[in-house]
Amino acid sequence: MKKAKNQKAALALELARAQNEMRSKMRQVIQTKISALDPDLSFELLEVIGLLWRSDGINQQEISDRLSKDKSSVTYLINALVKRALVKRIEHEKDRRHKLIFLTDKGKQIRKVIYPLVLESYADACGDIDLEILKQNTVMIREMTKNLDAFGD
Amino acid sequence: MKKAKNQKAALALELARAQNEMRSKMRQVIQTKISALDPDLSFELLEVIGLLWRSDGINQQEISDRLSKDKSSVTYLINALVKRALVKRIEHEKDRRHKLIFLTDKGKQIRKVIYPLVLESYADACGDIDLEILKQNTVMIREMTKNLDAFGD
DNA sequence: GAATATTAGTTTGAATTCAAACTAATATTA
DNA sequence: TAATATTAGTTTGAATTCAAACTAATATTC
Repeated sequence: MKKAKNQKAALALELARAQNEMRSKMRQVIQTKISALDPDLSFELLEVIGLLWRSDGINQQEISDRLSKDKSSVTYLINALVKRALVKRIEHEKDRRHKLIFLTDKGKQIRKVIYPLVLESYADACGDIDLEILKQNTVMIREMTKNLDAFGD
Repeated sequence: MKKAKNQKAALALELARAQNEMRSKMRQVIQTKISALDPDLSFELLEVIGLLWRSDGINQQEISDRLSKDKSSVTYLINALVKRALVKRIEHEKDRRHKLIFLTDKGKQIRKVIYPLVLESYADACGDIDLEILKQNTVMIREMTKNLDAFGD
């Protein structure tokens, strides 16, 4: 019993390393592409922008949750985006604790140029991998995260 | 054709987010466990130590490659480990460019206490996920990384 | 063998992450 | 309603990451 469990855990450790490798490579590829277009736009800033393209007007806490970034990191990144005039911070009318983050026109417009590059990079990574395998894998990763919640917290 | 490709890419983007989430949670769980034992040992330092447990005496470049960390990050982390007397830096006799990194006795000994905790965390994450699925996914991630090499560089 | 290129590691400064303590606003409870 | 707890966001300082320029050592080429 114990042996099998440890074998699986050791394999999961390798999976984690493989994920790090993929993330590192992916970051590098995307960063290179966008730097050519806009030298002032980092991969991390793009992560936030990319989320807002899908969900404009959410608050910082939700950005923090959905990008798995510490909320102080989000404060830092939003400040940087505000400085670049890519987003605006707007207090929630009813609950003034919430700061809603909205894309500016500029923030919306760069989507046309940037998003295709990001998508292209991920398409390259996918190669001819089967769509179902990809889905299955995503489900598995999410399940592993959920399993940790059951213990960790 | 284009549609299908984009659909897969978008899914890969979700996979990447799921991986971030898992890494973040994993980091948090493991950091909490080891902080209780040794408040002076970070997750990142442990990543290096953990590699050395398997491959003692490799040089910094190899550590950099295998952990997907920038070599300047490795310099920083090794310095921190040397300060804590967990590893030693030894110049390669034949090629003095290489600095070989060796665990000290202390570095070896903490394995008994720490490694089980790490393994346990990954075992928790695995839950009752099928071993074959786990293997298959690791292979897939590595393939995605390799696909990027074909383009990115 | 000298000139050149490549490789491993360091240094530097800026960017990002992290945890902990903090402030302000709202929700809950007595 | 007053006291307390919870929530969202900020601030702080330290840790880590990153890219670029740099040094030293070795390999390659002429």
